[in-house]
This record gives sequence, C-alpha cells and structure tokens, in this order.
Amino acid sequence: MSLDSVFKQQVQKVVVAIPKGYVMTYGQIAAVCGHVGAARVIGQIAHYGDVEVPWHRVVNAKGMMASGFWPDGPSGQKRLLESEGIVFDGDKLNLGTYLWTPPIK
DNA sequence: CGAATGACCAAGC
DNA sequence: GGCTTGGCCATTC
Repeated sequence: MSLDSVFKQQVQKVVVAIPKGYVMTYGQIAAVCGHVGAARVIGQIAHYGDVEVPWHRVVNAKGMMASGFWPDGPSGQKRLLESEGIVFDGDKLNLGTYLWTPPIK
C-alpha cells in the first residue's frame, strides 16, 4: 500500500491483466515491466503490495511457489488456480500450457 | 539515508 | 536428482 512506485503499478497491472486460467512467472513479469532480473522485487511487492492483486496467478519458473504464506492454507494458491480451470500436474502446473504472455503495447 | 527484506533464478555440488 | 550458494534489483522500514 501507499506505493507510488511505477514498478508496483506496472507489476500489479500486468498481474491483473493475466486472464483466468493462465499464470505468469516472476521473471517474466519483471521483464515485461522493463526490469529484467528483478524477479525478487515481485515477491517484495507481493508481500507489501496491494491485496487486490491476484498474486495467485503468479508462479515461479518451476510452475509453483513456496506455498505456505497463503491465508487460505499451504496450498491456497493451487486451489484458486484450479478454480480457474488450471489442472495441476501433481504439485505444479504445466507452464507450457498455462504460461501467459501479455500483449506488447 | 542505510540496512534489511522478499513469494526468485541460475548455477554448483 | 535434490540441496546449497551467490547474485540480482527495487521496495520497505
């Protein structure tokens, strides 16, 4: 909250732009925001950022994340994504099928 | 302003 | 094949 940084706005904008049933990786989001290599920053923003952002659509390069900080439970994210039509392959999801690439403006 | 944080990524062992 | 190390960058306190 209380962030005026363009990053957070950009990041959140990208995350919100992710259509239902798709996900993006932290590194990709950072790259789209114009800050390649700032994957960690996404995590920071997610932690201190707005809760209105569907962070559950954001996953790491492995197709999963450190599930354990979700208010719903250890796998709350997985549950949310499944509700959007994403089928998990065990503990992770198929990035090759669900990875979303935002339109380049 | 300085130090700490963070939900990562890639490479190394 | 799974765990550890280092680096990366901006935000937050």
